[in-house]
Amino acid sequence: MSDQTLYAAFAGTIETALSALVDDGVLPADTSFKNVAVEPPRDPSHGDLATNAAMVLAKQAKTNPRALAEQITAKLADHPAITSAEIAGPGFINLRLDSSVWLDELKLIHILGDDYGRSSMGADTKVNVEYVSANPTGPMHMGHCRGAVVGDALSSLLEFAGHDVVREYYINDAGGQVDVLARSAHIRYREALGEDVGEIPEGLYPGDYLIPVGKALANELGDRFQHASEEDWLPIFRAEAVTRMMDLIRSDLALLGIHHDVFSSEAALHAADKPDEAEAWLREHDLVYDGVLEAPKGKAPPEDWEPVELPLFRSTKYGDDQDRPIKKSNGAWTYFGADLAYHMQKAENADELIDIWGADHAGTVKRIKAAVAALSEGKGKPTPFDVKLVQMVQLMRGGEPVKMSKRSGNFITIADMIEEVGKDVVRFTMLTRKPEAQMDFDFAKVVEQSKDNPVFYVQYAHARLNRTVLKSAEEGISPDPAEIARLGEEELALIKRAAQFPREIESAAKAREPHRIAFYLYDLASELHSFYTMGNKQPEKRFKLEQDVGLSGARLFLGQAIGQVIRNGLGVLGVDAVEAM
RNA sequence: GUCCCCGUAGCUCAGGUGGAUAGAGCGUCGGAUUCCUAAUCCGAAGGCCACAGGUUCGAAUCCUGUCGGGGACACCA
Repeated sequence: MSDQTLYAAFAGTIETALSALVDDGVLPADTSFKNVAVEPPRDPSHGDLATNAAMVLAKQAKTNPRALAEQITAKLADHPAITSAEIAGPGFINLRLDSSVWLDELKLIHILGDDYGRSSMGADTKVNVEYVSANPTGPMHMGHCRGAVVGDALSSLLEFAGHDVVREYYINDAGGQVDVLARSAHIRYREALGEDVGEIPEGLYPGDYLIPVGKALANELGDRFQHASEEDWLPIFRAEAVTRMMDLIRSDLALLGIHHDVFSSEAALHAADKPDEAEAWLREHDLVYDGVLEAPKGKAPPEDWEPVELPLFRSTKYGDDQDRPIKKSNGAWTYFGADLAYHMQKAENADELIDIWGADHAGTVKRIKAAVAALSEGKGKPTPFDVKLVQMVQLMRGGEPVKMSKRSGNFITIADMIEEVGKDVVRFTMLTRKPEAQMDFDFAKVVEQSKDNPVFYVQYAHARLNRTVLKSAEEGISPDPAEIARLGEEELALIKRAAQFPREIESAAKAREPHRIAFYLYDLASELHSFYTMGNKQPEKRFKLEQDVGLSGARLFLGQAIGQVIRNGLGVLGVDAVEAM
């Protein structure tokens, strides 16, 4: 379908004209059309479409842009859908399209319905998006929120653009922090058995969320591990606690409307010897060797730092600053060693990989990209791999930063947040700025000024349209395309804006930037509100016109289409399109 | 010291992989409600796109450097 969107179709028209000029000898036979763009001009008064073709190709044609533009417009003159082709500025060609083009698009929105904007751009491409992947040691807090929303919206966006998307969560259930979790759970377990455990010791997780876990373990296991030695209960408590934490995380994610397809366990990866396989292969190809790391620079080396020989991955060969150890001196795998094997596993099951990470992991991007490049190239299947870094969110309340620390158990959970402001506000807000820019999230502001929140602005547009159609139905007027030819300039402007939705989807998917959809929806809603309000002063501009059922039907038909596009867009963002407010 | 991200209106942020005169919201000022929902709309004021070079027909956008803000520089996860 991607080659059938309206804008793409006219790009084809332009290209045909250019090819004709090649045949005429105006343009050399080897002319590259690569940089030729056909897009709606920024300023709508310039027309419906603009192309830079003359400016881009003038040099190759050995002429000046405006002269070449003359030749191009001549070729376009007799196209039935093009009503005018003007040359402007340094050599832009501005095209105006016959209104039938837009009215056809309006009907198309109705025909395609929920599928309007869907693209086949990503057909045959299986993309694995790994996001959230929070450590299974507690509930989701606000630090996880942005990455979760961005990853989920990106997944939906890619899906809508025709990709086969796998949403994956990597469970870090093999490191030291899950042992800490197990010990913390054990304390709560003893507490549940009636022991007075006092303060939770330094270094363990003090949060109340482990109390029910302790109780459940006490119920399940009785007191047989109450005084047992740690080596006896640790594996059991670890597994039990991780399972329960993952249940907690899954339910927190569900509150945000997020559901993963695959949960991959790091422990299972180890159990399956995947890191060993990866190491063997890398050693074979001289990409892992035994070497000694330099002391860390820029700050005082750790007290216990000493040079040790470790198996190192040659990530410098792929642009990293330093080779990276895949095993520790005690023989255990490093996080990276396992992660490398994990990415290899993902690459075996997908054509493209995307990771959504917090910016605090920026330092490890190069090594994992190096690893994927090394492994996938070596296996003869270079896998495109993108790491999207999501910047920190500075939580504020009334202009003051909110201090959060896991240590004290004092942090704002996603569940708290959603209870206070709602899923739609959280999601939309996280998507109204580009992810790589830092952001302040003022709790008080979002709550108090919720009326000014953009999400309501967009939802209100949808609700308004919905109510208007219902209200009109009471008068016996229903949406009807019969007289859409009577729609005027303002209505056509609305259709033109709506008609950009498929382009927005494709370019946002290509750039992997779901926030663009949020901004587009805001603009569309703005145009709708503006038109709607005209009806206040000029009753003949209303949707509901008792005295002109034909025009009214046409406007309602348009209104429904705008509502459809808003619904489709909000669907991609995972925000509800409400029927009434 | 090295690496990554950011720097656009008083504030919060867009700016479609180089295009035409730089855009919204909030805030400020001035207007609109006998109406399909005013959770809306219309208008005004507000800019050296951090700074300096470079690339080309053309730069907020790409390159280099400087300054400023944030983050990262373990055998952690």
